[in-house]
Amino acid sequence: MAAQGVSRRERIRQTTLAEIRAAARRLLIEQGPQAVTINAVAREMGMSGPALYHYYGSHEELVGAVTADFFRELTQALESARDAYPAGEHGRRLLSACRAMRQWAITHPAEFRWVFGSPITSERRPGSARELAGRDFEQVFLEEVAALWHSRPFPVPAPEELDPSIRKQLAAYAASAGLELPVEVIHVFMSCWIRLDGLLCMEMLNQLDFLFTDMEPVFEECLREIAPRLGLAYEPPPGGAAR
Amino acid sequence: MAAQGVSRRERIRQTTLAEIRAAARRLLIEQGPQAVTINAVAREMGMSGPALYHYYGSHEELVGAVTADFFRELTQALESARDAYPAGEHGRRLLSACRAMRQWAITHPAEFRWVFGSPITSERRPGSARELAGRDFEQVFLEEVAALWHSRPFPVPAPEELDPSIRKQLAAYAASAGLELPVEVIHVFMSCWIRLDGLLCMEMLNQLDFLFTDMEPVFEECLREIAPRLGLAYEPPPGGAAR
DNA sequence: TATGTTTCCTTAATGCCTCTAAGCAAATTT
DNA sequence: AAATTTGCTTAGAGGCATTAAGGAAACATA
Repeated sequence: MAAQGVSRRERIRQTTLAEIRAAARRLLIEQGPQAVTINAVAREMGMSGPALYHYYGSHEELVGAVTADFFRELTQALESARDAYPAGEHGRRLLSACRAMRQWAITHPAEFRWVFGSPITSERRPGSARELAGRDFEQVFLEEVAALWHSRPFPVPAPEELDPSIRKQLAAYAASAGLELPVEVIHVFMSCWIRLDGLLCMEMLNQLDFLFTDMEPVFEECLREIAPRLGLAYEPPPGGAAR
Repeated sequence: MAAQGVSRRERIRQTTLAEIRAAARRLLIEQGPQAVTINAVAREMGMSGPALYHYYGSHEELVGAVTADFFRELTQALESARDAYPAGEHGRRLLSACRAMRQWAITHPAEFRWVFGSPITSERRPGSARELAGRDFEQVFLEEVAALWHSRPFPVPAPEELDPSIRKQLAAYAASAGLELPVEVIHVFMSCWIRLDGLLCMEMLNQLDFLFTDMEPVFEECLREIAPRLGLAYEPPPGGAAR
């Protein structure tokens, strides 16, 4: 037995697994998603196609593993951006994470589309790496909004104002996620999240190409609209206009 | 020569073309997008694979033609819903068209995803059937908003309030589309459109499954938020709650 | 150290896919 | 009636996912 109970073989195997995902990513970036085939990845690795099945049981499994990688990377980018501000400044931390999300989308367009642009539910079944990584990702924003609200409650609608069905669904979510947050707070979060992520989805699907060539100010405008709903003062991005 | 200068052959050909697209659609609905292959469609038609190349030059061309079909169908659904109200009632016409869009999405989920869920720009080059059909589609909403504004101007932001970059881009769009509308009006339209379509995009990409099982009230809430921005009174859908 | 097992990889093969090529037969035009 | 166009066929190249069978090296153990 080697140190830490991890055998030499296992270490080599993990390295190979990572190398495979890296090759898949390279193909994705250089030649698009349809180029990420078992055969092409194996070729990239200098091995035969079927050899890859010793590492990932199917094409779909490889795709899922790569997706989980991207999710983790994105989540880490969000967390770094958030942690660039001290723990108490929830507003700044939140805005920073939002901007980091778009920044990651822009600097990794192929990966972003890969992660968010597939309605395919198959690889997203409960328990999969993809599903877990996805939860972590949502968590970042939700946690910060919760912290923000606890530290300085922003105005929320009265429970009676909410649509009963929406209230019920949000309550069910809060219960299943073990959240202590009032439903109205989740509602505000949900509303803001839909605005932000909806915009990014449209940008990613090229739905707004007919209107815009530069989406950066549109995104900032979205933040400017969201901020007051969370009781925040909008602040322009640190580096001036864009990046 | 037959009547109307359309030969018998040409008529048969058009029929076959339509039948091919119908077979493709059937496959899409019953077995998903990946089942829409040249070979499968040909099989469905009772002919050999290569025979289909006499009708559509490539898989991509067939996909584009099917997409254009869907776009036209959706556009027609929007127009019917709009025209269910008299020409003067722009507000009701607009809301009706919005609801029709979601209704079509719900009743034709596979087709909706097919149309909106592909970031692939290749088939969307200028002049393609898909590109033209896409413009018609956007036009429905834009036209109605324009008519609404002309008949009863809603409040718009002052030009100075708009981000200079956004203003410039919207002005460029207005010029290229030959619109007589002030940039501020286009800005309001754009803002509403992003809300509406962004929400539908997220729903389509299953991005909100973790929060909602029934998106209908969420959509209505979105309409309730949009309506006042266009100077409209929100009215619940005619049939009561949903559908 | 010798033996057995596990692991990694190979080639072969099946059956799908897109798409090109060559050719036959019927419909249409001249 | 002859020539052309059109609609289809089969054959085939090359790619894909995946399974099966087997060889060789690394490892564990007696």
